[in-house]
Amino acid sequence: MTERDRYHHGDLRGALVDAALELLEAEGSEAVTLRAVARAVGVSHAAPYHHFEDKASLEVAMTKQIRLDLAQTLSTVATASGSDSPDLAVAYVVWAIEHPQRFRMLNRAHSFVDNVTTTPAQPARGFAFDLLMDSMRVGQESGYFADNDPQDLALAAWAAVHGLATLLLDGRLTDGPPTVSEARRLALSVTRVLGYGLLRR
Amino acid sequence: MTERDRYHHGDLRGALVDAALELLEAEGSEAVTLRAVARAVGVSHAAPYHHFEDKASLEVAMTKQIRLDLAQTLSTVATASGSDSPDLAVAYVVWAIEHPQRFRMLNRAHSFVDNVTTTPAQPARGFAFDLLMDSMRVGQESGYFADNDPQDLALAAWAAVHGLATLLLDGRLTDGPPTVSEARRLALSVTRVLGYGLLRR
DNA sequence: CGGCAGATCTTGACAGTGAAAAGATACGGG
DNA sequence: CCCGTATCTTTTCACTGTCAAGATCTGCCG
Repeated sequence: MTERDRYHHGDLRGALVDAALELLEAEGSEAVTLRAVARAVGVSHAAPYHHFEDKASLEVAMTKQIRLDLAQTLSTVATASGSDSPDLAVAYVVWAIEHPQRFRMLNRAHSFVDNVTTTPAQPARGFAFDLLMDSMRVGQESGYFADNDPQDLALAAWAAVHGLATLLLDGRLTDGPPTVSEARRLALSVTRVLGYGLLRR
Repeated sequence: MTERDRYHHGDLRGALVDAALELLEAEGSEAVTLRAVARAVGVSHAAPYHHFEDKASLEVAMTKQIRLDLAQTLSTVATASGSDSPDLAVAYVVWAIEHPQRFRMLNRAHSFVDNVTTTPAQPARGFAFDLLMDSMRVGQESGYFADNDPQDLALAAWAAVHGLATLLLDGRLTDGPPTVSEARRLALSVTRVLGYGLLRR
């Protein structure tokens, strides 16, 4: 709670999460080992166990932080661009390309989700889906979008964009590692097809 | 090469890959450890190193086998249904739900792809994309599909379907583990939206 | 101001993992 | 028949997640 790093105490837990995220970005998910994280913070290898029950528990904390970052990026884009523009879709794909490890971590969430118990009432679709559905509703009221169930529209859009991002990150669309400009181009192509539809009109 | 399991020799490598795949299906990817696989085959823990350079090398072999299985499933569906039907898309999603571990393995391929060097000329899009593009071309000639670049159409379709499958498997669309019928329903919904397009006509 | 209870951190240990090195064994070609 | 070589085993090492027990510091109550 205190602001400055206190000497012996300080805000471990927070420091651990930060170090873990840096390690992830710098050396990939394999390098994110409990001991390496502890080492990076300068603390003994068992210290993390007083703040996280598990390694999985640390990963859950990392995931929450990442989800927050993505949500913030997307929400600024969403408020700054019209609901009929492909900006949101492009921003999603570009963010994935620019933060590959973070994005992958989000998608591996299922593997350490014994504790995560999201409110059982509604599924954990997360922020992206909500933004999309709002966008769809607004677009419908403005006469842009077809008047299907906005949930169906949002799901199709999210699936397409999310699929494109994962395919790019898995290197299944490009020879080398995907670049941001390629990602932008493909995202625009996909959103165009998605907008007008596959079928001849 | 010999057919029957020979006593001392026999077709290890093949047996290791099979055992690894069974372990994967039965206990998840965490359980697929080199030693556990060796144990399952009844051989010492270092024996695999005479057939696979690495653990990653074993995983590459597993991936190839899985890719083959999926390709076979999809190709039978492709030949049995018209190019304008959503069968291929549904089959892709349903296969993913029915073989979650295998499907995830396919998508983790990037993590053990130092050796995989697909022919550098064309990206490793794999079989699904080729099937889709053929389907698109045929559909165009029959007057079903819009006459964009079929590659753009196929990419959008693949991205949507692949995205839906991964979202389902990550539990981001349903409360519990996704069922086949849910998967089928959502796949049909997504393909319908994809067909007619998001925008009002 | 003194000391104590509890949170926080360290030390040391254990089983399991991937990997390498070196020794044993059996197969097949000369 | 016999030996080279591929195949398999044994042993060993560094590293991992996890736990138990000890050490140290903090804040609080008197």
